[in-house]
Parts: sequence; structure tokens; C-alpha cells
Amino acid sequence: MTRALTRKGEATRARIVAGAAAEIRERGVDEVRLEDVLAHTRTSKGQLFHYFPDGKEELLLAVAQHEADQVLVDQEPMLSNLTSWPAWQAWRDRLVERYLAQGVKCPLNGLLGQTGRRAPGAQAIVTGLMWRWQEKIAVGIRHMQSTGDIAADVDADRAAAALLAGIQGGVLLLLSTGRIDHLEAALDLTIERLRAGARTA
Amino acid sequence: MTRALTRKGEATRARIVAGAAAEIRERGVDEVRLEDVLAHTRTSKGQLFHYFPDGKEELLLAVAQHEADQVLVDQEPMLSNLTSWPAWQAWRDRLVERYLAQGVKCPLNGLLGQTGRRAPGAQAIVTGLMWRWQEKIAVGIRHMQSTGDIAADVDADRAAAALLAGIQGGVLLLLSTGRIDHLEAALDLTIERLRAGARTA
DNA sequence: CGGGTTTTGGACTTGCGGGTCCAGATCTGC
DNA sequence: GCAGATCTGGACCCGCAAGTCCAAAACCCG
Repeated sequence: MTRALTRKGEATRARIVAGAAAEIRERGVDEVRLEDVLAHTRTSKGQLFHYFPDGKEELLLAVAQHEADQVLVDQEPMLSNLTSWPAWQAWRDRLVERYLAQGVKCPLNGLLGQTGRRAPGAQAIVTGLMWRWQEKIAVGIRHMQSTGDIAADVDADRAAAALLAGIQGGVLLLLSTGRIDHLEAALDLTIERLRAGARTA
Repeated sequence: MTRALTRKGEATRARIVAGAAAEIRERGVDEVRLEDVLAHTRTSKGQLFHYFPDGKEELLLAVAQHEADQVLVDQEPMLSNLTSWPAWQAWRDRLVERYLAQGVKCPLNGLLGQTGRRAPGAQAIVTGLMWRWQEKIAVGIRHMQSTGDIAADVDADRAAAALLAGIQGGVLLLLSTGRIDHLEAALDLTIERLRAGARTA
């Protein structure tokens, strides 16, 4: 059933998802009409409903998945390699740079508030993303503990949760205020705290 | 012009705003139809457009302002009284309790993602809220510095920014994952850090 | 009271946009 | 190269909800 897609079909489907994602990033979920996506991807109603029988909802779900994956990909290879303080710094810089560049166009913002409520599956996608994200950070912390760079008595999961919260809040505040200060402050102070813990412990 | 409202008119207007706010909290911005609000507030189309000539957009803006104000009010008197560690703890508990109780129904969630983009004014409302919020926290930190409970070399504004980011992210994660852990972790670790700073400094 | 203003109710219009349908083009494997 | 499947285009339908309009009720003040 899912395996009834030609090479060409697959390409078209991908084009639609990518186009819709771009459109949504640019103008917000609720401002994007199906027709906009069609125009921007040189496709027709027929195609869209051919690949997404459940219409907009299904498309939005696919976009959400696409964007969620992208969020982590954008942080690689730094995120999977938090094995030294310079590496942490590089990751931190990548995050700041990335969000600074994208500015107000957060792919998840709308998808959480908008899709998250209506589609039951979108919630799961975001939750999954957050969980993976946090776990990656936790792995980094544990690694640093193994090398003695972070105190052993630090609760890695708890610290990762706090750091992730800081990031999310920082991005949220970037979206609403347009300033990157909060993200930087949250990242720097939290990381600084992890480093300080090693010395005192 | 703005002063053409009878006592009764004022009451009706307020009733519409409050009703719309409740409705939005309950079911999300984009799920709320004007008719729903009318039904729930025992009012008619005529009244709604009488008090909000610009229709839905204007109403949403009024709701946003109403909810934004409420967010800070809900933290009082704790937020304006961060003058001792027990007071900070009380504020922290209030926050956790409040968001735990309200669960998924965040008044600002939709308003940021939804209204924030379309209405230029909504952006300003959220920004204003965040700014006031952060300032209140900063005042608390400075007060603690004046009593020596927090190290003098802490940048109050920066610390407040980080704390606020942690809170926002914690709430965001509560919304998507349904767990309060992140909010607690962010609050506790950040506050703990402020306390620790005093001892080492 | 009485004239002017504000308030209220609800029927009606309108446009937008998601979803349907189907005919024809294109591909795929044998 | 042909039979069956997949892909594509776009005209059409249709419901929904925002917004309009106006007449009647309630209210305010001299």
C-alpha cells in the first residue's frame, strides 16, 4: 500500500512536502492555502490529494515530521559529539547562529500551536523530537562526567531537561521579542554552571 | 470616540472578552468560531461588531491583552516580593502549581503562534509581557544582591533573561510533552545556581 | 416624557478554500 | 507495444464562518 510510489511519484511527493514546509516557515501555518503550495511547487490539486488522501491534515503531519528531523540534523555533527568543552562551545555557537539566521521563521512554532492541537499525531512528533534532543544532550553530559569534566553527582537527565528548556524558551523569546539575548544567556549560564560544578566537586 | 460606552456597554464588552478568552483557552484559537463566543456569552453578532468594529482581529487583540495581564497577576504577590529565599521558593511553587493546573491550556500559546504572526499588535503585547516579567525577576535578583544573598558580580539582567527563558521553555515542553519536569528542572537548577553563587563569591 | 444615542437580535450576503471527480497523459513490466 | 497501473491537470462543488445591515428595544439626560 505504501509501496505504490514510482521514482517520479516519490520525487513529486517530496517536492510538495519541501515546498509546503518552506511556505509555512515563510508565512505561518494558518496563512498558507493549499493553492499557495500548489503554485509554488508547480503541482495540481489532483497530485496533492493523490499523495495525501487525507488532505491538508496529512500534509501538515508530513511537514511536521520533515521539519522535526531537520532540527536535529541542523545541529550535527556537533550535537552527537559533545565530548569536550570546545565541542560544547561549537554546538552552542551553531545553535545561536542557526536561530539568528532563521529569525522569526521557526518551523515548529506554528506546528506546535496549530497542528499540535488538532492533529493527535503532531503532538507525538514534537514530543519525540524533544525527547531525542534531550537524550542527545544527556549523553553529552554523561560523557563529560566520564572524563571528569563534569561532576559525577550532577543528574544528567535533569540538567539536560533544564538546558533544553532554556533553549526552547530562548527560541520562543527570539520569536516574540526578536532578540537573541535570552537564548545566549540560557545557553551560556547553564553550560557555565556545568563547568563550574566540576571544579567545586 | 473611545468614550461612548455606557456602563452596560462596558459590561457587555468585558463579558465578550472574558468569554472569548475562556473559549480560546479551552479549545484553541483556530477552533473558536465567533458564533461559539456569541453562544457562550449570550450575545449577538450585532453586539460583537458593535464593540469590535474590526471583527475577529480586534477581539483577538483584546483577548491577548487580557490574558497577558492575567499571566503576571497570577504570580502576585510572590513575583513582586522576591526578597528572601523562602519567597523565591513560594514564587517557584506558585508557577509550577499554576501551570500544572492549567495543563495544556496555555493562553499565550495560541496567541503567539496564531495571532502573533498576523496581527502586528499582538507581537507587541507578548513582547511587553516578557519584558515586564523579566524586569520583575531582575528586580528580585538585585534585591537579593543588596542583601548579600546573591553575589554582586552576577549580571542581574542576564540571569533574569536565562531564568525567563527556562520558564518559557519549561512551559512549552509542558504543552508538548505533558510533563512538568522541564519547568521544575529549569526553575530549580537556575535558582539553585543563584544561591550557590553567593557562597562561592 | 421625548428625542437622540447606544445597545441588541438575527436574517442575509459573500468569498474563501478544502475537497471531489474524472479524463487524459505517462510510466512500468513483460 | 500493450495492458494495467500511476500520475497529472484543472474544472467544479459546497459548507462554513466572517462580516453586513437594519429595525427594534433599552437607555440617558434635560
